[in-house]
Amino acid sequence: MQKPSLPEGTRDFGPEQARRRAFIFDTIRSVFVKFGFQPIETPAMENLSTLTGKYGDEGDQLLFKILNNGDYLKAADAEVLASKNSARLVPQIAKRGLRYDLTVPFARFVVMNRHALTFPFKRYQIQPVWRADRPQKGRYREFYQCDADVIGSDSLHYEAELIQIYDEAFAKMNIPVTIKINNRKVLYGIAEAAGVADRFVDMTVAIDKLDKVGIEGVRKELTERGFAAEAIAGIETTLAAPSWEALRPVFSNSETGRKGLDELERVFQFLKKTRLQNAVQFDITLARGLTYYTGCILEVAANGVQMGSIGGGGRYADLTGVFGMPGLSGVGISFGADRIYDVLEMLERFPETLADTVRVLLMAFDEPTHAYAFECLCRLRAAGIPAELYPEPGKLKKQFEYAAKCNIPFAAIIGETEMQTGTMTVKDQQTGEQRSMPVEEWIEALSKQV
RNA sequence: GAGGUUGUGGCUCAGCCGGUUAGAGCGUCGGAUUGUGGUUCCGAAGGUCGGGGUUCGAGCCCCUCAUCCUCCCCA
Repeated sequence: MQKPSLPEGTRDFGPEQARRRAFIFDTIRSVFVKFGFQPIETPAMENLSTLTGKYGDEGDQLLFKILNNGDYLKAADAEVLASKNSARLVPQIAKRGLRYDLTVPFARFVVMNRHALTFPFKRYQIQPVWRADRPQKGRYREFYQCDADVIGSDSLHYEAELIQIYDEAFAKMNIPVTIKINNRKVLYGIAEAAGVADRFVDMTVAIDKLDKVGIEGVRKELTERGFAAEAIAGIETTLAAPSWEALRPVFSNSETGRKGLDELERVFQFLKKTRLQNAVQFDITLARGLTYYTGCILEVAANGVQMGSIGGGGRYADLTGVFGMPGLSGVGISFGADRIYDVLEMLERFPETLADTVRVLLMAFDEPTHAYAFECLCRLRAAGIPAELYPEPGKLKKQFEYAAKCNIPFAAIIGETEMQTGTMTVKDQQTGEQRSMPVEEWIEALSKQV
């Protein structure tokens, strides 16, 4: 016999957890639907060629590869095999991989289905993704993303809409959050203003850590990455700007930077037309790892909780370009359902109403009454009352214990007398109250309570 | 990829400087006049301690594997 176990970074979900997760998914989905997004689903696995090169070198490392079927080593090049070079061997023995996020599969979907889609196309997708990351708190190897993206329009009102979605969904889930916004063009402007436009990516990686390591840490990191002292000084003064409006003069020589500011301004203009329940905050240090973002970038942090971001997204000018469909702009967001779960648990904000659903447990004494009880069971269910019949007739003690453990609020005793009179004796497990009535009347009484 | 933590009955854990038959709580099962629970009482079953090694002898030492956590990066 072997001891069962789970792969690192994966989890089972019991009934209570599964219900709570369903609550999260349902809440997010309802907001997506309200904002006009349509559901799609894509396969868990994609061709490796679809996935590789989309997430940077680190991302490629974190892809789960699926070994080819059959005698896959036979098909591999002997020389590559002998070289023991994994990077070279992988494409020869694995042609598929598990999806790393939902955005790239979505881009693939759009390209393949362009004939059937009407643009702008708004889709949502709630499915698991896999990353071969080292697991730790709030980080799993299998987790769900809940994505909403609009593709085929560069209107900034969608950015505002997506922020509204974040705001509304987290309000519904009772999690106070801060929605952070920045713009990749602003980051580029910083680099341009400091004369290090060619080192743009390195720079953003460094300043992304500002809130974590402080300005000293950023300075150190930039130095280590080989930035000149005057460039670092330039970056620092820009970061110190009190507001995004204050960046205008700094970006006098950066058209891209000014464009970024214009975009932010537009988004805030839209947002002024609505009332939000959470704060939207410009955060110049917000960078986000994914290389394909080109415009606004968003990230959501739960207030007062030690937890990485519980949502993120942004604008990508040309995501479908790599798949042969250039010029299609998209913007999207993602909810990290698993982290949201952890936050809700830490904050104890799950609704109490997510209880077990079975309302009545029927109990019988012997075969004849069990058969009659089954008939009653069917009638209850037909009336829409979630009911359950204890499988073995006999001792009530056992049956009552079962009802108590399963949190079933009503226990219906069905014996000789009940069978002959067409009644049920129902006990309210909470109050201990118990009385007999015809089955029909119980059905009526119990349906009202739901 | 680097560092740390933990690994004992179904679950949560205890186990002093290595030394005779490894403990507890919860849970499970049975019982306290067989049409009544969640309270109580009594009793029982169930581990050879992740795997391998060192040692006269190991749950406590070494190795290995797994887990979780931290860094990197990210949801």
